[in-house]
Amino acid sequence: MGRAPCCDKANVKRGPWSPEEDAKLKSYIEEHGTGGNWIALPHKIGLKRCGKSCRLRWLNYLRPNIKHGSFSEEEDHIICTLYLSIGSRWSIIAAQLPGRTDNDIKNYWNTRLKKKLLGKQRKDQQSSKKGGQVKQEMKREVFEDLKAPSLCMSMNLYQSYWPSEFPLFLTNPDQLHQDQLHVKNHVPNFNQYPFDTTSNQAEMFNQNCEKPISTSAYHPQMANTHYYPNGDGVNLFQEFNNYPYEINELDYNATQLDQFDGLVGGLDNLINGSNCTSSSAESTPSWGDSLVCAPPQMGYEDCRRELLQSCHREQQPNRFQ
DNA sequence: AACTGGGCCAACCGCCAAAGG
DNA sequence: CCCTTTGGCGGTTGGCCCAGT
Repeated sequence: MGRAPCCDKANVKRGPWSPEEDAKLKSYIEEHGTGGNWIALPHKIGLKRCGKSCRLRWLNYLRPNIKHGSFSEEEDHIICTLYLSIGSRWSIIAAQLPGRTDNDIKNYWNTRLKKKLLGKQRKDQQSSKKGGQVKQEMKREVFEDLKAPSLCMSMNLYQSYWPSEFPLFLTNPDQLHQDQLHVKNHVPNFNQYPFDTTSNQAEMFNQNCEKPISTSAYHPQMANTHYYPNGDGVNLFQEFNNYPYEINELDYNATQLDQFDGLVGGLDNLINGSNCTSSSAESTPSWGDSLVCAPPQMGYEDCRRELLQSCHREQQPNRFQ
């Protein structure tokens, strides 16, 4: 037996909201609040709507300070940057854009921004030369393009989540348990930090490194993000250093769009990125080709060294210096 | 004028985790 | 500890609008 529906679907109105319904809901919430129970709310005010529908209507349309209308270039940058960093975590992205709802951002991304971004990449690709050297050039260009100001914003976001006293480099797995205890014991509101060591990325990391990484800490709200507690973290800067290679190879093509969506895979790219090649013999892949990644060659120490070198190589914000 | 296809977006669906009994 | 209810989220859908034919 499946779970009971949240409301009696035969007796609730569906579809677009009327101005009268909007007015009822808005005035009630403004006066009384939601009362902590969305399911009961429509009955209180005589609306034949599902509580979930009321909640959605309020959050996405009626609540104060909602921004409607076109997105600015700055907002575009933030969305692109965060999407590449954390994927389709629309609520988190929305939290960085005051007045925008997750639904708005999701719609905007799916209908316009994705095409806009991929269109840009396509243009870049067409105007570029061939050869592996060119890939690096393209990678650098996109990286530079994203770096300012959007990447700085990402770093700010990242830093806002992460306690400054803890380094973001990989730590020796042998010490992880102690590190975790240390972090948990000393960081106020530890559970609010966005990391997830039970994600696929963590599993992949474990497979690709010689020693397993502890997966005890978990924050459900941030599942599948690329942050790890106790120092086994991957900074956004590092991830960007690995993404643009694939970004430049995207085009208007359903398969490629899917691949683009898969770009947020993170750690596998972190470890395998430099080993990825096109399946075709030419150095410039075409759209029939699949990307083939060589088996991971790096062990734990290699991973760590690579991260440390990369972090020091790049001009990173103060906390990494 | 009628039809059609695509873009856009509000709303719905279903899943998951937290909360509470 | 289990079960139910609720909130929250991301994915998907359906319908409106408009440009093109």
